[in-house]
Amino acid sequence: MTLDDVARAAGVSRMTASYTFSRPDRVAARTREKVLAAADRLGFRGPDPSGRLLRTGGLRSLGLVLGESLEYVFEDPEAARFVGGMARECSAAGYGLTIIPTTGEEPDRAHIATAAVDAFVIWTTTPDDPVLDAVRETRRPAVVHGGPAVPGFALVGIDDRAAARELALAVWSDAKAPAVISFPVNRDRAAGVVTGLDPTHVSFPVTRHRLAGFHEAADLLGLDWDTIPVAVCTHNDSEGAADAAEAIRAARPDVDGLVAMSDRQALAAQDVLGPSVPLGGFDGSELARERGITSVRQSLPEQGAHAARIALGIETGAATSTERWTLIRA
Amino acid sequence: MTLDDVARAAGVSRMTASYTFSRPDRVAARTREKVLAAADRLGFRGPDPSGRLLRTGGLRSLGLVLGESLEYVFEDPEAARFVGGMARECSAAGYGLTIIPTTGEEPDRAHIATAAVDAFVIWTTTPDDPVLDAVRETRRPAVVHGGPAVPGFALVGIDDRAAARELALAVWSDAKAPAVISFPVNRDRAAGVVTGLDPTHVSFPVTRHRLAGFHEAADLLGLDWDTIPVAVCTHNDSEGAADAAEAIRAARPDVDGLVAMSDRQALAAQDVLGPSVPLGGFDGSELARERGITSVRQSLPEQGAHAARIALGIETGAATSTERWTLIRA
DNA sequence: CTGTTAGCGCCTTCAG
DNA sequence: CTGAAGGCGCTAACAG
Repeated sequence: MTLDDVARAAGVSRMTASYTFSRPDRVAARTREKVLAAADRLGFRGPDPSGRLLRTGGLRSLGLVLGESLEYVFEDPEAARFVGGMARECSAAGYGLTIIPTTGEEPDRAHIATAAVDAFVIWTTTPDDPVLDAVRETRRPAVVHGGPAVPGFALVGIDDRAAARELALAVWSDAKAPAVISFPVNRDRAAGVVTGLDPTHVSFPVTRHRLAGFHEAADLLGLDWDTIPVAVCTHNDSEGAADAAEAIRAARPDVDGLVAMSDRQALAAQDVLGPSVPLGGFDGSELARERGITSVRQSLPEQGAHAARIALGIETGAATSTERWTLIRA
Repeated sequence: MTLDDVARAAGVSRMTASYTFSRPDRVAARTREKVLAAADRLGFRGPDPSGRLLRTGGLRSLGLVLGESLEYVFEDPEAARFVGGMARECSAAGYGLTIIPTTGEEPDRAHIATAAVDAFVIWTTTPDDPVLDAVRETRRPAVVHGGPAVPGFALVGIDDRAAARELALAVWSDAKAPAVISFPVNRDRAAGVVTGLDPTHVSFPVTRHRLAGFHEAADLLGLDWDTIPVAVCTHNDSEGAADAAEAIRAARPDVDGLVAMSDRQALAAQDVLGPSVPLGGFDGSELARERGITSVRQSLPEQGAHAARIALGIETGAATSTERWTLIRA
């Protein structure tokens, strides 16, 4: 079912059929109708985009690789806003934004290899994620958001370690019983409370850097990191954070300073622990500010737009995190 | 810069160069290295996907058309969850999900016409949106979410009119001074309070159906629709809804029953009007339930997945809204 | 206004 | 293990 078939059935040349679809004004009305009638009769669905793509050159689309957590990315409003920032920039440049299908299974490699995109943006993942190799093998430009830092790929994101350190310094300034609510520390996404967690063993880079920052703050404040309970959640959602806050309270009823990894988590923890416990989060949401939660403000839409611009070649990227952040004090 | 150039530079045939990238094990290690070295030297970025696409057939990607509101879709968590549902289904089928660049300007038509996708899903828009024509002209399958109903396109969404009617019947059951907070009524997105709004003149289908449902409820309850203030917002966000609630209070200080078009709006209105005013919203969020807000529960992720399945041809679609919804009473 | 020619870059098939 | 031939479906450029 090609343009050739339609042309033959309509008794015109292939080019006339082609123009009927791509430049209708270049074809006489009568001829056009003949062609369209033939197309209808044959059930022709219009010119095949891949033929056109090859001929005209250029895919004009950016690929977004979401790794195994695809199903959760769109549940996290901040992540969705990152995608929105990318989409806006892509549209402005006339590019599409293609979300590459990934499921954590083997076919992921093939999907990345055959993706019809000019460049990739990779959402925060672990250094051992096979999609990183798959993207590298395409030899196309790639930008990683959050981490890990990969040689040859640009990196977009804030300095999470410094931000986390400043956050914890502010929230824990008077604390005797500090605590942490954390994103998952590895791809198993197991939940639970631990102490003495070594940040260097955490596989998600953003989480690793934030924990390292918290650790630094503890050292600077003379607090013993090894006694600070870290409640690990499976995902960035309110339910998990509420459970984590309960667990923290069980482990440390006198908790008087809690840093979390998102405002969502901090807000959920406040519902459990009450408004008197100093809290810290990430993302600088309005709601957190209203509720007296200290927060690291960053703009995910801006970061998404920046990642897209680098991937599109509009801007050149760096190998280190350079986005702006500010601490919004309660 | 093609495979041919690389092959020539490496002193091998084009196919050997091709296999070096697509099936490395089919090529002797020495030869492979020669080819890769040549590729590096020439700055070859790997096989061009469009050539492969044409040869192997099939784009395996679904197009999502977001119309002029692209920049806001990802700010609306429910909309983002719809996209997440689509993405999940696409991944399961090994399809990509391509967000088509749209800006509300003329090039939109061209982008849709040349999009490298097998089918389209269109996010709620107005019947006069030119993207609908552009999609029809591609002669590829299309599914519309929310509305408008378009001949030849499948429609996914709930029966908004019935849902809105039941919502207003519940919220307004004892009301003497009812009010409405609405999404924008046309593409100008002007804000303000109006009375006697004729739903049939509202261009966004979802909003039109919901207003019609509210109107019906008023009639059934013996309330005079023409005296009910409708505060129109520019977007589905908390700030606009808070302003709308202020405006409602100014127009109708004794307001004792307010239906909104999302839980976000209802929650923001509650912050303004206090917890004693019966409120209604849409989406069935946990937070709304906790705060005693009646809500129409629907699953946007499920609807996104359903739209994707229809577009992918896994399921056949209907021309009318058939998704489930339930009223969650305060 | 319509037809002809000549590939776009790649991979499948079949020989060597 | 490597090479040669052919064509996927389409459109730019040039004739007529």
